[in-house]
Amino acid sequence: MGYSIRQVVQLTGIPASTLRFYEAKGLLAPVGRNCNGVREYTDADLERLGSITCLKNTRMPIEEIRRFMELCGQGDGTLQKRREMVRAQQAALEKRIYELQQYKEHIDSKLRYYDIACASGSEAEAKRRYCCEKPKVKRVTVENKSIEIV
Amino acid sequence: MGYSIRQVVQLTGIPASTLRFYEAKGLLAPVGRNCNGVREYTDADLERLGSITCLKNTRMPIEEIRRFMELCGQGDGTLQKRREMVRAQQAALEKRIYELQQYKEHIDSKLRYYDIACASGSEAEAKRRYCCEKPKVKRVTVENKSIEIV
DNA sequence: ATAGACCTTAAAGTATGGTTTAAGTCAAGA
DNA sequence: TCTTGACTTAAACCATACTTTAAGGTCTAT
Repeated sequence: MGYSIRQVVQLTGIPASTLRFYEAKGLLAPVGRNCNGVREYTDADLERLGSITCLKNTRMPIEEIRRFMELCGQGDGTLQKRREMVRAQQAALEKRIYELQQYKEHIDSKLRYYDIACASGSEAEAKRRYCCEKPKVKRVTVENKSIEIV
Repeated sequence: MGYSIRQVVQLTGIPASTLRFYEAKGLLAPVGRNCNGVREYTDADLERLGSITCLKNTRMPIEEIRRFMELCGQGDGTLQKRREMVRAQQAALEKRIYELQQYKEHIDSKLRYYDIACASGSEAEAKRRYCCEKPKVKRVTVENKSIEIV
């Protein structure tokens, strides 16, 4: 008999409005309806939702998820393409994690600055002892473009 | 004489439209104008922009950056509050990095799945040998709320 | 048979973080 | 003097990812 939208909400934690939205946007292939037009999700639909959630968690835009899921519906002929997309997504995620780690160093340094400022009671004093706002990258202008020198 | 908006764009890489937007939103205190109403940024403004960029990079919402910068303008009396905000932001960023690392494991596993699928030429075969879509967290309903059991 | 719960759709609304446009001011160079 | 380029403002617009609303259909219990 399949799962009602209520059950899928319970199972996945995804709001009903979002489930309908994903279907409307083509992320999820059209879900079967019973004689009253009510959705009945299958196990395959739940599996697809798992894929969507995974890709969404790794910050893949909805339109790209849609393309991926479309390929999924086209059978084994699209396996190479799908692997390439997953590989690209993995790389993008690694890049993002690395970026955030760099930014974390900056905010760590900002916190040390505020530790000193709070301890001495004066920001001016902290500035003398610890300038955390010095830019980490330099910018120069080459051929009318501003580029970063890391 | 201060820096023109052009120069600040060159120095920071932030588009002029965004600089104006930040000022309008109160992230940046009102920038001085010359007799013709043209912006003249000071070194202090550049420093503030450094802070804004740092907080923005760590995913602090604009409204919260505004509050932080407002505290910055109120002198040493707000140092403790500001330190608390930076500490909270640091914690939020750590949490986000950890989340992304978890998601990365999921996508790594998805890639291994596609490696097998591509090698065998069949997704059905990969599914038999490697089901990467099994949910990593279970959900149960407690008091009408769906919660995760990690 | 009527209320209430739960489902449907399409369309409009929301939040975030900007960007673009329109209309105008001003200074400098041809 | 006129044009060009850089600046100003306010307001409109955009993209992303949903959420909410309005209007209506259907099942179930009283």
